[in-house]
Amino acid sequence: MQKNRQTTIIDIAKQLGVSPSTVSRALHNHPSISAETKKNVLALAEKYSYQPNLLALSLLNKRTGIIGIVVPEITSYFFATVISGVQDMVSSAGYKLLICQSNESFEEEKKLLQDMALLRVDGVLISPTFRTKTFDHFDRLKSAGIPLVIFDRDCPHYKADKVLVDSYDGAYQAVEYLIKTGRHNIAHIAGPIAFPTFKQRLDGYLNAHYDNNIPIRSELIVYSDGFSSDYGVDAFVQLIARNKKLDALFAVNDAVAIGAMRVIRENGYRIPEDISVVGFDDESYAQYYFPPLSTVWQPVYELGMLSAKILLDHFASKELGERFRYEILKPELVIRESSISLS
Amino acid sequence: MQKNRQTTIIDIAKQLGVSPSTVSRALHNHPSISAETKKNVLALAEKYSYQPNLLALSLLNKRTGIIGIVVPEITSYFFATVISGVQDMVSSAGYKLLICQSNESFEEEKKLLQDMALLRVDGVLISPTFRTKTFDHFDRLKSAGIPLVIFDRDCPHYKADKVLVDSYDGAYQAVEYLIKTGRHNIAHIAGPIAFPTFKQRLDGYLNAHYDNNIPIRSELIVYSDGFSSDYGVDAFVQLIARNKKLDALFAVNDAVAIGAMRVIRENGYRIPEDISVVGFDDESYAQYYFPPLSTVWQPVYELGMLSAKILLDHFASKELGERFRYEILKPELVIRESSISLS
DNA sequence: CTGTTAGCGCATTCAC
DNA sequence: GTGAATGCGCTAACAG
Repeated sequence: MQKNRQTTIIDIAKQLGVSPSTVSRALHNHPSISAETKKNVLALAEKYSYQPNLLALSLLNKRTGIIGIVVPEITSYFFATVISGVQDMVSSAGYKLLICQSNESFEEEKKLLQDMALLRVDGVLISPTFRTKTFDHFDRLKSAGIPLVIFDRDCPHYKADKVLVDSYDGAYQAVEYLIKTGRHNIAHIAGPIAFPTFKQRLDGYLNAHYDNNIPIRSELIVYSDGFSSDYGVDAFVQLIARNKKLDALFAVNDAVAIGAMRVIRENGYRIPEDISVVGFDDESYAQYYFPPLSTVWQPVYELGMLSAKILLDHFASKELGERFRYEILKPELVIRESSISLS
Repeated sequence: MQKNRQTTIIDIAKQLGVSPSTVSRALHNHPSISAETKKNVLALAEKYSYQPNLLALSLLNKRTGIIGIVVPEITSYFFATVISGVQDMVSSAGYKLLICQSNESFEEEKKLLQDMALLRVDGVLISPTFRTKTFDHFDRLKSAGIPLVIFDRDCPHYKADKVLVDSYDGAYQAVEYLIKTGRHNIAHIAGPIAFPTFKQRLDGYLNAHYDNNIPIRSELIVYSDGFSSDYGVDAFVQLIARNKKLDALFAVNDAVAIGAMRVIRENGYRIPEDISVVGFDDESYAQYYFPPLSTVWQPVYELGMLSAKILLDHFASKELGERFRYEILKPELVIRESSISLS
């Protein structure tokens, strides 16, 4: 492409026969500047559609005005909505947002954080991959003076600002609801439990049983290696094969739920009469599914806003203090027609 | 946060009592450099985990190694997958990807492109909002020497590199298939037709009728103002109210299709026996819907890869020539159980 | 009111 | 082999 040098402050300085600093001042409404020169400068700037070079500014100011966000994937309603919340918050504060996805790859996550450090972003929001077990790459950011906020996915033994959703509570609500509606043989398709969020959902499932004096039957629990619809299919095929009595399903998320529901139907069970189903996430399609899917809604947009807010607070306070914020948001059970009382 | 100056090339130069240039050379495998000093430099660099400052480099080289992509929204399977394709392509070429969403807002789109220009990204991929009717903001990028590739959404009268999917063909295939299966009263829920892609889908619907000698009944066409599931609900409610004979539905996309299907069912029609339904996009949930949704699959990942490739070619050729690339990818009809032959 | 100087971090001349 | 000088685009401190 042609050497399309953008017009710089120097170009217009030369043309006006003044110094670059004068131009700079004119452009910034500096108090001491003659109306005359200011007018001339602005005119030329307009004419050449002058754009300040952010790189030069960033180099000078040691801040880029960019906030980075790393999510495992952007396809899900969950993360996409978090991003919306973050974007609204940071852009209202004049920051730009650099969105990246790790695809659940630890290596990619490290690389992305590395890139962000090189780019000198002002701060980072991250939802780690579920394979992330070491945190050197987080520490490296911090020691470079770049504040970090972890959201949605907890890193139990790592100290940092965190904004999480209480998955345990959501699962507990869902399962207790199933119990109260007379379902006592509730299957659970768990996600990879190495992953704290999924572990918490499992725990919610277990404790809801315990607290309501319903015996837990381990043969009703399937541990999946993933959490897309395919895994839901496989998991429910396993459940069928076990040939146990079963009148409800609590799936680790909606994607898994719809996969399982296909198998449920293919095996001649009715939803919700024979098997009540509850998912998790309230994906955009959940309410339009047939039958509309009961699920657990999470305050996702708020999650994004709050995470971003905490990061912005860091910039204001200038202190990377030892006190870490730890915020837990509450999810809500949404009852639709995929579940129904037995009575 | 503490003044955490990152270690620079100068710091380690001082400490070794050599000049910055020597350090720079050592770090870059420069031929003429003693093994001794090189070793020392590398050791210190390691010790302080030296990171080159990308901003300084970018300022120097007039290239940032960042490619920007602007999409209307990132929640849909479509754009999320495009992004994956783009990401894989550009990162294999050593570029970083700056992802932004315009939320279908023209103002936001302008602002984002402006930001990218200021940041001096090396190139931009964009799928314009459907409200984008003027292209000054595109031209501004080009005149700043930043190449631009438009994907998925056409801007009919604007000259630029473009990578599109043949929506007309996809729609035509879908509707012709419905006709061949004996459906002659096919409704269409159209998206906002100001939007070329949706207009093309409508045209495909119309011409498939024409070519197969099926009369077009305008009362079977609903023009929606949007293309989320909600609009599908509203649109089909309208169709019902019109009380016309109808044995199939071709929806502008899957989201609209599942909204409509809920209404279809609520009104006592069976899918596919009474009404065959075909969507568009092959969203991740389409195959798990009940009944599994017939739809039009698009080579989305390839779309992303190809768009990115074209942009990368620009960098290689150094010519912002007058010849524009224009690539059209073909979609494929995917038949599932939401549609069936009448016979 | 305006020009000069310096420096952000780095790579690349050109000298030695 | 290595150092000194230069400049990418810009702003701020210091002189007038």
